[in-house]
Amino acid sequence: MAVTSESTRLEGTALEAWRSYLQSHAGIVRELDADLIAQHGLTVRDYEVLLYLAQAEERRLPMSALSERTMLTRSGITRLIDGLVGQGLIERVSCASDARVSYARLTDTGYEKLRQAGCTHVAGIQRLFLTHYSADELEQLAVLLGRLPGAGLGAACTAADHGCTAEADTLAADSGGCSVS
Amino acid sequence: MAVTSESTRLEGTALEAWRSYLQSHAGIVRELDADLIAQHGLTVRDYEVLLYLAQAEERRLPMSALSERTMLTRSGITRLIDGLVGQGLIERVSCASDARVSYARLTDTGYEKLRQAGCTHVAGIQRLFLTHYSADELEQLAVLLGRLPGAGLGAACTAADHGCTAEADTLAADSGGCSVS
DNA sequence: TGAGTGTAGTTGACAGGTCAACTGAACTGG
DNA sequence: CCAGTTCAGTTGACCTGTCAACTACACTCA
Repeated sequence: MAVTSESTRLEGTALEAWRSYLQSHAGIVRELDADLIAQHGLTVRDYEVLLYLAQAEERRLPMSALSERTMLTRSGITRLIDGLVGQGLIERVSCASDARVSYARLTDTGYEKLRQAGCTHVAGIQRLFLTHYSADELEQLAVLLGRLPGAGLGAACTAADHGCTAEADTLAADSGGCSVS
Repeated sequence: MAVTSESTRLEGTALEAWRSYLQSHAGIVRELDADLIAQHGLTVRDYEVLLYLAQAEERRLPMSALSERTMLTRSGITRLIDGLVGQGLIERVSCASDARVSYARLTDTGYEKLRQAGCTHVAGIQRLFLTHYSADELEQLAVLLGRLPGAGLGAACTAADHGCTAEADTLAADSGGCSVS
């Protein structure tokens, strides 16, 4: 018989909740990523970065801002942006008022790419996450998950920001023709 | 004004739920990993593998079984096991009845390591996840998250399996002395 | 004004994982 | 019984991200 302490023992429902939390996340993120790569050659992180830029003033953000939002290190962001610059989706712009900062700015190509990829990505989130719940249940989930550490930061959200701003509205995917006004 | 389609638009509560889901996961996993590395030199994946082995018959599993459970590729598992073998926590054992399979078997050192790390890990899950909820709420979460694709597989669970089997009971952390009967 | 400190970004070395190609062993049907 | 196929595992090439060290600039205060 094992010695157990009430305070640190995982059992029953707590176990279920935690397992489902971890497992579902692994599965869903993996599939979203696979879809996006297959159809648009973008990773979810790439997408996320393009989206942040699209929502930003003048479609540009300093590297450090991107690093905070994505929860990547500054060097991680440098390399990710290198890749997107290579694809022509982003360009680097230096800052007039502070020579230390360098902006990543979304190009027109990048914006177009984002719009196309948005269709895929939003549809994926619908299919893998949202369709499993009623409006009430989504409300419950939002409340419960919102209590966890890290939730509610400006970070680590992927397609989630669709609809956050007027700018983003133009990106909310119309899965049909993906038309934007 | 943007053109939007009802079926693929993310908004309001759905947005909140999805964001919290993603963000909280990133934050929690990152912190659990940091704790485990700092205190025991193990990643969460390492821990997970040791745990699967501890729960298995004769404390050993074929590589392919580990690869399924962890959601790593077979080559990923080969390399992860290489590392744990190097630390003396696991040893490779060939299979008598099928020369293709090679078992990973937990050593006594590995078992001891797992017991120690379990204290840290379970305490972390308590602190970062469980304490934010009542029993009822955990039940709700288990039900809701259990519906998502991937939940309920035998995969991607980390400390979660504490308590799944009699074997695992001996690993359920007593955060005090970590004593085991 | 200029020394010291803090901040933004990049770079080299490396860790951890994937994919594709391979080896060797085990089933299967003429 | 042996040719073809499938399966388990490893390996090489590569990708993505981290950490630590570094550059270059900006702020502060005597």
